[in-house]
Amino acid sequence: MTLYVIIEVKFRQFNYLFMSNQSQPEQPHICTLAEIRVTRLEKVTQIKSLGLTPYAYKWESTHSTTKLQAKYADLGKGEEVEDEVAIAGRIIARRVFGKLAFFNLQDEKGTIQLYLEKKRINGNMTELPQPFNNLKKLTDVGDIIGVKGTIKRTDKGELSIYVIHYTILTKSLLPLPDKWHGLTDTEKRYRQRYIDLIVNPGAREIFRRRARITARIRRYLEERDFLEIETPVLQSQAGGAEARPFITYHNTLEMDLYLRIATELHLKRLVVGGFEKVFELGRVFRNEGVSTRHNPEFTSIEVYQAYGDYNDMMNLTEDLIKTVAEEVLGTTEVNYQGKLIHLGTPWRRETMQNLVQEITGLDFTQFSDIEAAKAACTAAVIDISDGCKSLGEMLNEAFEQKVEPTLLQPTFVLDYPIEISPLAKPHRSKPGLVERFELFIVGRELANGFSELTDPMDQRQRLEAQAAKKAAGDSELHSVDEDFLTALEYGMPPTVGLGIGIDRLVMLLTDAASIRDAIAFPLLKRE
RNA sequence: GGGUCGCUAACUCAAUGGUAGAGUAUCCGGCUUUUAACCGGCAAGUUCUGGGUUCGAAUCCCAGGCGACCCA
Repeated sequence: MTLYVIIEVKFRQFNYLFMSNQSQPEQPHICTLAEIRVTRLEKVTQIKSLGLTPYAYKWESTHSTTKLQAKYADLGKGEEVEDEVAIAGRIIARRVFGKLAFFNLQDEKGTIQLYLEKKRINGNMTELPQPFNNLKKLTDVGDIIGVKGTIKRTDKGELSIYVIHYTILTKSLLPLPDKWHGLTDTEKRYRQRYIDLIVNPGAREIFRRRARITARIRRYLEERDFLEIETPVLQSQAGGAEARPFITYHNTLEMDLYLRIATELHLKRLVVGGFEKVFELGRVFRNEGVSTRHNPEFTSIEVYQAYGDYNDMMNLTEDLIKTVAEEVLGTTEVNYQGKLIHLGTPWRRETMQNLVQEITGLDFTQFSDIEAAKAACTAAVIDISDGCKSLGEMLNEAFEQKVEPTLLQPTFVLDYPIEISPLAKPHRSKPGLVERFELFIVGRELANGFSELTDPMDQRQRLEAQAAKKAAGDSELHSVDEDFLTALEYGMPPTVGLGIGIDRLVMLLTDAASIRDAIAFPLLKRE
C-alpha cells in the first residue's frame, strides 16, 4: 500500500513539473499525517532534483516584519516603493490563484504578506524552470522561506513584499493545526510547545516577557552591588527548605546525590566567606506533586545581604517587584485573571497573629495550652491534623486555611512561629516568633524572607530537632548539614535573606492562570 | 489523595442505543487583489485502552490511561 502511494505520488509530481497544465486522472487521496509526510518528502526530492537544497545554510534579511510594518506605515493603498528588501520566515497562510499568490510570512516578531506574481517571479528567476509553478507546487504552509522584493501596499490596504525572488530555506514535513482555531488542546500545547509557539502568537509573548523579567531582576541587583554566584545543583545532602529532593547517583564516586531544593545554605556560606551581597537566580527541584501552581523544577531567586534585617529586605522586595512591573508592563496596575492588583508601594505589612485575628477572631496571644487552642480552631472550622503539635503550627494552619486566600493585594505577613522557621532568627521582642516575612499576592505566596539565624548553637539545636523528626518518619526533613554549621561557627555577620518564586512572579505579570503557561516545557506524565 | 468534566479524521467540533458526519487542512481541476480567499471534485476513522450489558455501543456499566478545573 505504502509503496503504491509513493509510486503514485512520484508519478503525479513528475507530471507537475513537466505536464502540469494537463488534467490528471483521479489519484489515491492523501490525508493522514503519515501520507502528508510522504507527499512532502517527495517535494523534498523534487526540490533537490531542481538543483536546490530544501535545507539551506544561511539567509541575510534586511528587516524584520515588524520593522517593515513600521517603516512603511504611511504608504498609501496601491502605492509601491522601489526599495529592495530581504526577509525570511514561516509560511502561515497561502492563497493561491492561477497567476498570482498571497502568502503570509511569520517571523519572530510578526507577519507580513507576500505578493507573488507569476510574471515577475518568472521574469527574474530565470535560472529555474517555471519558478512560479514550482512555488505553487513545492511550498506548503509551515515551510520556511526567504524572499527578496520591493514594497507594495495592495489595493486592499495590506502592506506586502512584491516578490522578485524566493528561496525555500527549510521544507516542513508536517502540517500545522487548523489555521482558524489554532491549537487549543492544552495537553498538546505543553507537550509540543513548538507548535503552540508557531500558531499561538500570545505564547511567544509570555516567554519574551519572562526573559525581560529575569533580566531586569538581575540588573536591579547588580546596580545595587549584589553579586550573582552559582552554587551546586548536585549536593550530597539537600537542605534549606522543607521538601523531598530528587535523588541521583554519581557512578565513579559511587555516591548518591540530591538535586538542590534551595540555594540557601550555600549562599550563606558565601556570606560567611565575606561576600556581603550575593544572589542566585536558578533552578531548584522539589520531588512533589504537580498542579497549576507547582512544577517539580522551578526557578527561584535567593538574595542575601549582610548587616541588614528583614525590614530592609521587605523594602528591597517591594521596590524590586514594583520596578520590574513598571519596566516590563509599563504600569504597577496589573490585571490578573480579571482582578486588578495594585503593585504601587508601600505594601501592607501585618503580623500573622493580627491577620488571623482579623479574619477568624482567634487571638493566639491569649492561648496558653494546646487543647484550648485546638478546640477554638475546630469551632472556627479550621482543620487541625494530628501532626500539629504546637501553638505555632496551629497558628500557621489557621493562617493558611483562612487568611491566605483573602490576601489579593500585595501583603507582607510578618513574624512567623519559630516551629516552622528553622533557619530564621528569633524575634528581637516577641518570644516564640521569628523575624520572618512572606509576601502574598492573589492569595499566593510569592516571596519569603527573614533575618537569618546566625547563632551556630541555636541553629544546631533546630536542625537536630528536625533530623530527629526525620528519623521519626517525616520525609520532607533532612539530616544535619555539619559543614553549614561549621561555617556558622566561623561567624556569619547579621544577614537578611530573601527568596522569590520567579515562575509565580511571571504568572502574575503575564496573566497566566497556570504555572505551565509560564514554563516553556512543563513536566507532564509520560504519554 | 478526593471530586467534576473531557478524550471521535491531521486541526476544531457534531452524531435519541440503530449506516460515524461537518468545517478547516491535505489531494485533483479552475482562477491576477486575497487576507478564515472563492468555485467544483476525490478522499480521509483502533470514536483513548481493555472488559461487560445488548440483536446492535462513540453513546450504557466496570477498570485503566492522559489531560483540564476544583478541593485537600
